[in-house]
Amino acid sequence: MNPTFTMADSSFSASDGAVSTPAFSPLYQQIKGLILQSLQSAEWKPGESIPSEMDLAARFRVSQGTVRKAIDELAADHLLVRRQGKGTFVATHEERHVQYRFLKLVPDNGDLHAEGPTQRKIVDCKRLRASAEIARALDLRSGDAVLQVRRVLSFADTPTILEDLWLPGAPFKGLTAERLTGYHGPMYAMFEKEFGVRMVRAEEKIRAVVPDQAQSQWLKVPADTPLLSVERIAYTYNDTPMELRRGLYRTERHHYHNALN
Amino acid sequence: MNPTFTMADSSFSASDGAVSTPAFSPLYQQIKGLILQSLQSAEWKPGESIPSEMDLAARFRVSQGTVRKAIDELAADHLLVRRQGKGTFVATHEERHVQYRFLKLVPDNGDLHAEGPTQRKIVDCKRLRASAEIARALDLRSGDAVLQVRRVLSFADTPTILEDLWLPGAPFKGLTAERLTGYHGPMYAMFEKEFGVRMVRAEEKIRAVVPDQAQSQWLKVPADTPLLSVERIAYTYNDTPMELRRGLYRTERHHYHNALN
DNA sequence: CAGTGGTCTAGACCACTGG
DNA sequence: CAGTGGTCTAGACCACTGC
Repeated sequence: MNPTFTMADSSFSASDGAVSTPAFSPLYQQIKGLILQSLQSAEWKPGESIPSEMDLAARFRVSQGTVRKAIDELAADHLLVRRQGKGTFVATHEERHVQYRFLKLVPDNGDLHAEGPTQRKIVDCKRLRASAEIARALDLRSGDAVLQVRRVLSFADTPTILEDLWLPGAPFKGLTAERLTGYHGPMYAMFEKEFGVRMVRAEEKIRAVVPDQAQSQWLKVPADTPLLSVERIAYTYNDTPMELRRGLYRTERHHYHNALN
Repeated sequence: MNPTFTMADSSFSASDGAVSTPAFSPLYQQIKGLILQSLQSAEWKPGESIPSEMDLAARFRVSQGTVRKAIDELAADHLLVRRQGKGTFVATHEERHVQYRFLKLVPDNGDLHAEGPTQRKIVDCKRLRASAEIARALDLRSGDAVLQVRRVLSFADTPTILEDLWLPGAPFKGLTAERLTGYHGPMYAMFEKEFGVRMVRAEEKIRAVVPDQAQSQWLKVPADTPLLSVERIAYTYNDTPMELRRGLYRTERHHYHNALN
């Protein structure tokens, strides 16, 4: 509709401090930003369909192709899911297929969950004040309220993963061990449903360690068993850190699988 | 030019055994396959530019947009690199920016290689016959000739990575410890230049282990130090496995970094 | 300046889904 | 069948590179 543009339309330019480059921003990037805003403001919720490409094109006064390219990128980031003939949907951690997207520990032989259902046991869940370290990771101030959860995951009746995780207190107000235990399905799916917090991406730092006494007891392994230490920070929209997670993985019969592209 | 198509043009359909689905294949996928063939046959070599989109469109008798979409996907797979104003180039492991694409071990604090250059030492390089295990991994028959290399990587004068790797004998005929030692730069860059073998993707299985005596000596760590075991299979074009690599990583001052999307 | 990739449009038609 | 996403085309123009 309006092919006369040279720079970002300015109407919706992200506020970036530097004034260095003229920062030409293509239209579809701006559209992408607008859709992102609608996702953040929960105009469309996880699992729901967003308006059709034609509708969005009309709404933003651009061609279908431009909307298409914006959606393409969001789908590549797993924020949206396209379903031919049906529509485009807000991605969710509930779908069977993408359920354990962030869990990369798999059995050495056999399928994803041929070992039967994974058993989750919440061991602890308490509110406390953020240490400097936790605060830094979650972009809080030390002393702010945080939730600390400890749980054990077992595969085929063998305790395999011991996880400690910390969540910012404010967005997760009302989270208790009971609610965690009561919910059946991935934890991130519950976060979406119950707290409107959708984890979008994460970063992990992996090391080889030896457990302390408490840890070895939870996992029922000798104290000198080498374990994988997996420290994760998970982010919502806007690159806001929303979870710090420290996992200890037993790797006698499982391994962390990673595809390099 | 020829908008009358319903299925794969059959002229270049990949041979897949199953006859299950009608397998509609869009034009740009077929173009992608053709470009892939040219890459495999080394019509265009790593670092070189491929013909312009317009040229390719004329060659394949399709529109520029269709070629564009094919190239887009190949670029997303890191097989091609687009450079605005210059052309599209065959990706290479030589470029500074993408140099250690497959090495995910990074220092706990600090930049990628703020530790100074990584020191590589080839410890061993010999020909031998593939065990059943190696043969399976490399898609060979047990008894086939393979090359076995052992090397140590040091950062800041600290031995940090001990790697054993196995290569199929045929494509790497003439590879010796001297040639490995003499080449300065990433090993995969040498494989491209000297043997025409380009590693395209890889899969890694990661575990926590404790070293045996020889390993602990090479890495100069106590025998009870937990280490990351990283087993990698690297593939060329066509998903052909071309390398099996077993690495032991020290993680006292480094960690394996992984981004989850 | 010409040549390259990058963006945007408008329109036609195909494949898939569900009523 | 209508509505959705998916493919393909043709043409215009923009941004970047190097001569």
